[in-house]
Amino acid sequence: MQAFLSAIADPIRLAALRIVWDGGEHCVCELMEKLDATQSRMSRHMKTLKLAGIIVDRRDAQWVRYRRNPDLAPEMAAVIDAVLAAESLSERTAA
Amino acid sequence: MQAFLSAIADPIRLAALRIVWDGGEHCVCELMEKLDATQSRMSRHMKTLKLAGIIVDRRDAQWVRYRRNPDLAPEMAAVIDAVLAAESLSERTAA
DNA sequence: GGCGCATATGCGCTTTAAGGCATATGCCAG
DNA sequence: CTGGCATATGCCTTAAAGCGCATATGCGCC
Repeated sequence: MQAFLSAIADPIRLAALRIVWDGGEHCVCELMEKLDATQSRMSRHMKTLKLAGIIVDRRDAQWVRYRRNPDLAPEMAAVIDAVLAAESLSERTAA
Repeated sequence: MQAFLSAIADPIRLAALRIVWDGGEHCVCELMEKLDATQSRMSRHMKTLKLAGIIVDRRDAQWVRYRRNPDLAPEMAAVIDAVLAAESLSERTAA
């Protein structure tokens, strides 16, 4: 649980998670562009999420496609859903 | 959101949160005993939770009573509920 | 006012996370 | 098999977190 929460408790990782949470596949190049991060930085952060069991990856030619882990425990997914929902709400309230 | 998640992403703080989440008031002495932590350690962790807006404190004679922040945004409370539920479930599954 | 309990905090130390840079690896095209 | 793109990783430095110890503060009791 601690590793899981630590993985989420980072601005870039959470932003990446929001993108990946659409259910689709996303390569590192796409994420680093959208999140304005360097390549090594983005790669490492995705590794952290992967080690936490939150996402999985797949080789596809010269790309690596990341997507949410379909086998993630539902309670864990519920936590992420709650976090993303809360973040969206806070932003809207603050704006 | 990051400060909020970071505050939760710690074993002792999460354990303290679980205790405090019963809605009652709890002094540092009680928490340090239940969680087997030194006084300064416990005090600092509670300060972290307080700064994150998750709990509030109240002077009561020589004690300081901590309790969950009644003004915590419902979405944030929902996140904590989800985390505590997930943790309970994982423990039960693992055992 | 002095003592004792409960809590907070300054200081120093140790550990860990993060990021940039350079380089290695995997894969495709030609 | 060579070159180029996408990604991962080793190395190093810096920043931050956590902790213990000692001490300060707040409060009640006598």
